[in-house]
Amino acid sequence: MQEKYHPQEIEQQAQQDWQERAVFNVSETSDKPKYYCLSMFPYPSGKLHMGHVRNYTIGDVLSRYRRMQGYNVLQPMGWDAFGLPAENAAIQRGVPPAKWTYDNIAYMRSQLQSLGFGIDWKRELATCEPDYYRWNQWLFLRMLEKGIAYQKTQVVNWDPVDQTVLANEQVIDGCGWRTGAPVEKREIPGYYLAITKYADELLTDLDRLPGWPERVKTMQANWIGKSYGVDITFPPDTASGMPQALKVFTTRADTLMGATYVAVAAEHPVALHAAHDNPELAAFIEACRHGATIEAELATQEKKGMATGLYVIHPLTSERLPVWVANYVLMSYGEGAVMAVPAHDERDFDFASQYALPIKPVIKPESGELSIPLVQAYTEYGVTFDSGEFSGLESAAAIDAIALALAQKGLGEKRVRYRLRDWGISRQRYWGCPIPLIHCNHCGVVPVPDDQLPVVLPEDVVPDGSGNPLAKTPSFYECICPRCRHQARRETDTMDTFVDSSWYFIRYACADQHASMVDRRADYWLPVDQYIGGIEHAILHLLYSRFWSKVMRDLGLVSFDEPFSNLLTQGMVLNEIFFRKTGNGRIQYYNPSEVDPWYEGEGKRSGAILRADGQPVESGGIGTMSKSKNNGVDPQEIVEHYGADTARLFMMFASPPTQTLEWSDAGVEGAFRFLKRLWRQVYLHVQQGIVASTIGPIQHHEYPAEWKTLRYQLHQTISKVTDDLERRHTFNTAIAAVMELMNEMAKLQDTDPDVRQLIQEALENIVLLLSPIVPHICHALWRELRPGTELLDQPWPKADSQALVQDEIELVVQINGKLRGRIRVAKEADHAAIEQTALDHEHIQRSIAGQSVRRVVIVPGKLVNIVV
RNA sequence: GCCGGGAUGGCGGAAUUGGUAGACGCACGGGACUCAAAAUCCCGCGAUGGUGACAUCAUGGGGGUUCGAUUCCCCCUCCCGGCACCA
Repeated sequence: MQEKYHPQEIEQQAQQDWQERAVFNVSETSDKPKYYCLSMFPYPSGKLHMGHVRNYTIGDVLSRYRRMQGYNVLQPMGWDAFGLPAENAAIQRGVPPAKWTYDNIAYMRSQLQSLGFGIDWKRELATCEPDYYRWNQWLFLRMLEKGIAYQKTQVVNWDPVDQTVLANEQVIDGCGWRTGAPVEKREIPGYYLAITKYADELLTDLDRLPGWPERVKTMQANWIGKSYGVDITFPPDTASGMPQALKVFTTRADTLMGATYVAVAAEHPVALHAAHDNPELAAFIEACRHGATIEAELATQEKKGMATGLYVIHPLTSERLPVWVANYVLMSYGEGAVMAVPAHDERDFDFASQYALPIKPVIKPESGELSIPLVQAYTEYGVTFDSGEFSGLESAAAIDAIALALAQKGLGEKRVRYRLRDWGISRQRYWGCPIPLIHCNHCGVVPVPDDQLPVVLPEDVVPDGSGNPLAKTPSFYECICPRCRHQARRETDTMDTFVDSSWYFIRYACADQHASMVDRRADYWLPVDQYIGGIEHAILHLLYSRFWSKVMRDLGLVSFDEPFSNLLTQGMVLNEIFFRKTGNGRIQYYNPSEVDPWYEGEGKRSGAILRADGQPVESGGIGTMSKSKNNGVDPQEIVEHYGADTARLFMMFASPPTQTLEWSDAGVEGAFRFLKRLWRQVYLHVQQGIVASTIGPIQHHEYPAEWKTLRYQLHQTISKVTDDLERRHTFNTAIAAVMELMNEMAKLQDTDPDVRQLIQEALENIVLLLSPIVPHICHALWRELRPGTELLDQPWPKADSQALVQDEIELVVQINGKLRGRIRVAKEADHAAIEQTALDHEHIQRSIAGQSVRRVVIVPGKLVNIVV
């Protein structure tokens, strides 16, 4: 055994050994229980970042742990390979997206391998491979047959100069990222998936996911947004020129008697009708067209509106109500129109105040009165007043009564609505999965027949940023109609990349199946037992995957209905930001690796200086690692300098997986130091000669007390680490427990054969306990401790219950809840004996002298509290 | 604005069911080894007072429940994340 720890050598050796034995390639024929551990697959952006390393280390720790526990563990990996960055790279460097993507995959695969993740590489897939995306196309056609996929028009960001559709992230301050031209909203046809048909199931099934974090479930429930309300029809006042009735949805039908106007979205047909002979209104609607498309931006904009001059009739009072166009009404929710009740809705209140519209209160608190005039909307439920025959009712009763009255007049009915909208999957982009449709002048839209799938995306195209390259590639779009055999045009839109990621985890089960999308192996491996990924995917990706699984279930392709049984959302990786303001007011960022801390006084950091010039830099606090702030750390450099084990150990030790992780070079050094210490302890032991460990029944009554204590601590640590890995997923405390044990063990310097047995037992167990986290060093150390055997064949250690038996236990003695001493008592001592021992304690005697003991609380096994 | 999560030493964090606040690591200080440095090892390390044994204070702020509160309840401040003007 070498005296020094050489990570590069042992890591290369370990990885080679694993590869030769192919231990991570798994099949469905095992008689062990299956365990599917999945990490979110990466986008092949170029190289791994620390977030990936954290994600995949968590997955690998759990996989290796379960493997040792006797499970048949699948840990696959693949590539979310379609997407906009590949096109951007192409535009900037003239490289075809396919080449850029495949080069990145090759490099990142080698990085993953150098980190020692136990992945079944036989199942690797990339979503840009025809063998994968043909099944996107195939399932899309099945959805089309079932009516789950359909066509309608959608609003997009349109760059008028490049004649191209822009993604939200390509819109900067309302202008196109390349051209700087103001972006317009434009309606173009696109394909949708009817996820709303599954809204109720997606909502109720959240209750069947106890292994998901509550906050993710809450976010999904809010996103689906089920609400109970009433659809109300406001008949037109034809005398005013109003062409049609207006239908609105409200959850607060109890406030109907307080409605003072009706507001419609700018895109609403009534608004467009009114704008015909009203240039001012037309201009306002046009202005809204250039407004925000992202709802978050819509949310913060100032409320604006304009009267249409049209009127509707209140369905119960027959009063005339004006119709306004307002920018706070969304065409995409409900009917694109709302009844406005300024007294009881904040938005309506703001709007009415601004345009001097009447405010009519009709709800008051159950006890007390409203102070009129209102200074803000009263939005609580309460009791109706000034509401004619509906006065004096509680809100719930008023909703029922008003709904009934409306129903009798044929002007309303109760209705359940969802906030969730159908999923638009059409993208006017090149680097994505082609939508398998053909447009024929004679037959209309014709699906590509199954035997002509896949519609292959040409891989040699270099986009230039204007328009969709596929629409400029005749060899792609020219085709023959499969029905009438006439010349036809292929659809050039591609699918949203969220389609690709909605089922990749099912394909891993049978990635070599060429005859069908999935086969029976999917039902062996799925659902995923543990899914690990970033919180940023809490809504879209996870919701789409749940939807897709349910569609596949309904098509008889799989038999599960929820794809992910347990979900772990890992926190982000942060690092400190350093900068200087340069002369012209610009900010120059410096990478933390170029900066040294500067101390004033003992251990208190007072600043930082740039190593290059010795001058101070400012700290911009802690933020996510990003290119723009120049505070990233390249995992590759860490692996090359310290080895993969150090990188893995630091990431698992610095904070629990669900919390944010602050990068620290000193912390990495500390992790490296620990591994060196571990190596040295094993080395020193092995130098004296290995011995049989004390595993099995031992005569621990004859041990000296300190040995017994160590063995007790060892087996306590085994229990704790097991619980931390399996139930709590707190790898940081698991590592801390092992460190503590090592610190204790280092104090035992004895050549007695018995204690050498004990040390052997401890070292073997420490190596086993740490092996999921730092597998390479443990692989090497195990061979030294047990020559001729392999760590990979060892089961997870079990605590010896005998070692955990203690004759005496320590109790804490408190006076009025404050720690005042410790006593040792026999394990089976009764309350009276414990109380007496505590009161006899010298220090306690002194502390309570002159005071009367009022009460003694004894918590068995823990403490004694004396109340004086 | 709404929803969710937080706030513990110089720093990251620990305290799992209401029971020893600060485990473990980092930083820092002191010492050993060394011609010297690095590496390594040992010791110390919340604040205040005290030579010391100890005592008092301390988990963002204020109140409450309890023998006992970082943990539970109420109010407030600040920070982070998400979002939906959702009718």
